[in-house]
Amino acid sequence: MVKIENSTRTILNLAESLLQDKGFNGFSYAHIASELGVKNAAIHYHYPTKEALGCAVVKRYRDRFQLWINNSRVKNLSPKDKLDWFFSIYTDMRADKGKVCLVGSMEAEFNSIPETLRGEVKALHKELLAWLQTLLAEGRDAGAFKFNGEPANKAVLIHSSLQGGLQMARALGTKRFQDVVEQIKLDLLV
Amino acid sequence: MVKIENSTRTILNLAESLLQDKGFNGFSYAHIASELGVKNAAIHYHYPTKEALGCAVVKRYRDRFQLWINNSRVKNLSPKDKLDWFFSIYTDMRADKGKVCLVGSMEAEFNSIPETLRGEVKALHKELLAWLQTLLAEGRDAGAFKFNGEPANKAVLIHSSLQGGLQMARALGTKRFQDVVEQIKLDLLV
DNA sequence: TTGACAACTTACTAACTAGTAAGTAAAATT
DNA sequence: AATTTTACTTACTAGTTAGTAAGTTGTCAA
Repeated sequence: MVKIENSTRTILNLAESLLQDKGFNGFSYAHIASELGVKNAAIHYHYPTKEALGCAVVKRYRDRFQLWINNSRVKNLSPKDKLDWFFSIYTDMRADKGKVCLVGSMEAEFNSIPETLRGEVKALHKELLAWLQTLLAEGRDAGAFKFNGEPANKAVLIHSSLQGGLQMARALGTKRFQDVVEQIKLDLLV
Repeated sequence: MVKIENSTRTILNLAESLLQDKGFNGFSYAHIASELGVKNAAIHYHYPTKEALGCAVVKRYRDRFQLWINNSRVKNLSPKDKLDWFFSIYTDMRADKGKVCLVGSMEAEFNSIPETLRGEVKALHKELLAWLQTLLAEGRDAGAFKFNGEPANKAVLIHSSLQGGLQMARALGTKRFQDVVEQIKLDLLV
């Protein structure tokens, strides 16, 4: 029964964590409520439906990513360091108790989640790929990266391998995810 | 109310399809029963628990894969054709209505599925990687593939990208999955 | 001091969940 | 022909799910 400063943020934090941990169909309002020491209805007061809650989580993630990539600390990095920064997002999910990419979690259940949530996931995935594609194109032009073919195709390959790699890490251990990251670098860096 | 020849096989087919479509937490005994025109309890007769049903689906998948790779039609293929055969497994899942890799589906929900099922998924994933790793090593020795580093690491990269790529295809379309496959080839073939 | 509003709780519903126990009818075995 | 087994059905339980309606309490502004 702790008094919570900003309830909606706390709810979103927990919902995001549960989404990455158990998937959209694997968590309930009761999980969030009991963890916060409140009743189910309190969660419904802030987010009337599970669909709305899921959308809010993904929307916040999208906003956060836009803030990050527009921050000068990231913007001024070299292509190689930008790539390492991007990898660190995924590595940190693993370090902190086996979490998985939000996009991957919800695309795996894509055909059993609400329509509007699918839209949010789609938008987030496009934004991640757009940034990665630009990085790859600029990095190759700058002589930091080497690869054949279109930056767009190299981008979907790298993102898919990170997404799948996080899932693999759950079954086969974090070391295997690090192997994926190392191999991506081995294939990309000059 | 059609008389079904081999009920357990039909149940496994449907369960596999639902697993790949909606995830373990996204389907129920009622879905299977109504689709087959029988009652819930009929499914429980064949597979007493959902855990047992899930394990049976993965076990069958594992057996099928072993049969495939030990079949001389696959065994006698060139490294490049073996790779294309492996890709075709994943491509066919997409062609047939947006399915996703069994491994990916269940690893995304890994922390909300039963313990024994996690074991089956782990075993299947290891078997897929072992075969792919051997293919990569042999292909490089034969001069058909080129890549830096360990075959084991290239194997986890490729499998992760296929797994993530199938999920991406749900949100962003099949064309993007084909792009992943093309990029893998571009990075691998001599 | 009053009144509005935010942030809840209590108490509920209808639907769905996996799972069970007991009964039945037809087919296979003896 | 009698018995057993297979493959169910009917009928149920206990628990969980998202979601709602109405009441309560504390804070803050007029």
